[in-house]
Amino acid sequence: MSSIETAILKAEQRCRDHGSRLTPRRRQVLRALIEAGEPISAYGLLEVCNTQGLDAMPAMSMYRILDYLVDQQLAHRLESSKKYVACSHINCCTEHFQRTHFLICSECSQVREVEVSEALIASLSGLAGAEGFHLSSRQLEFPGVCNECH
Amino acid sequence: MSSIETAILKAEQRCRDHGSRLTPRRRQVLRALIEAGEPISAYGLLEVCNTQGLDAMPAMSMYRILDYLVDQQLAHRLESSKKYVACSHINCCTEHFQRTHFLICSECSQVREVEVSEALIASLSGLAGAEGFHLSSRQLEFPGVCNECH
DNA sequence: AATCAAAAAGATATAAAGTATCATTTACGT
DNA sequence: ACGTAAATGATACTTTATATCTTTTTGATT
Repeated sequence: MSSIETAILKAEQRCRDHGSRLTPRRRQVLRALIEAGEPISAYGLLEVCNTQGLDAMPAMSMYRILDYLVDQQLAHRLESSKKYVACSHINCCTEHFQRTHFLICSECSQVREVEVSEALIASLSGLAGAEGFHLSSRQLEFPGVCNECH
Repeated sequence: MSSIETAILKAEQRCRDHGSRLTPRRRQVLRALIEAGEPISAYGLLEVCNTQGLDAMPAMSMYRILDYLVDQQLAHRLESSKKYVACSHINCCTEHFQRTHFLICSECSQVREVEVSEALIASLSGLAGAEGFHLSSRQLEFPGVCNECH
């Protein structure tokens, strides 16, 4: 089975586990997002979906569905570019990490979803603490340049 | 002299040093930004400025001026909230740090501009390197909660 | 001082991203 | 089959941002 089909099945399972459903519309959006293979805007995704035979979807629905997918951690929203990516762990984990961090290539927009060590998080928390803050960030985005583009 | 006047003078100096000028419009915007004392959107700032006697300014000018102030590091743009803040170091340094990082309280929107240690940056760079990326981020934003709100 | 080029600001229109609100349809338990 | 809640559709609008062209201001040079 293609990895995309596996991902969809896993996603369905995760939704069920959370007491909700991966409806046809949500599936359509998730599939399009995975197929995009790179960050894509809500309206970009809308364009893709609306040339796929099914009835055209209003922007509102796209945003709702993206919110849902992000809630389920099947997708992530990149703050810095206002775009969305499929979670790169749909296939490999039942549950997502608590924290999600991204390295984003400013040349080719390639994105790598990475885990950040506890030690590093502790350093950041320490820094914040010294300034009178409690860190709550569960998603950090680091702009950079990937090796291929460097 | 009030600290705001000092800041304006320092800002003028910095602009001159960079071969440009803190024009009346730019000064008006910078002053309003400092007086705001918290992150404020471009249109919010426009509203403030446009109730100050001078001719009303079009949105385009506001964005141009904010771009200029950010270039001069007299102001910063917070990606996560699409708002702008006056640089908290206008008064204390001739030149700005290379890196700018923010702790942002998600309760009261208070913002603290902080320095991040070289060691911590090195850890992050190491992490990125292991994933085939060269970090280029000169501005990171950490959501959190400040002590007062906690 | 008059002239000219470059920088800054103004004016206008429009794009892009996101949300509020209400109506309709679908899914699912009883 | 019926009723309720979840999901989707439709419509309008707000907020954020940019493209483009014109006019004004500034400063340098004659």
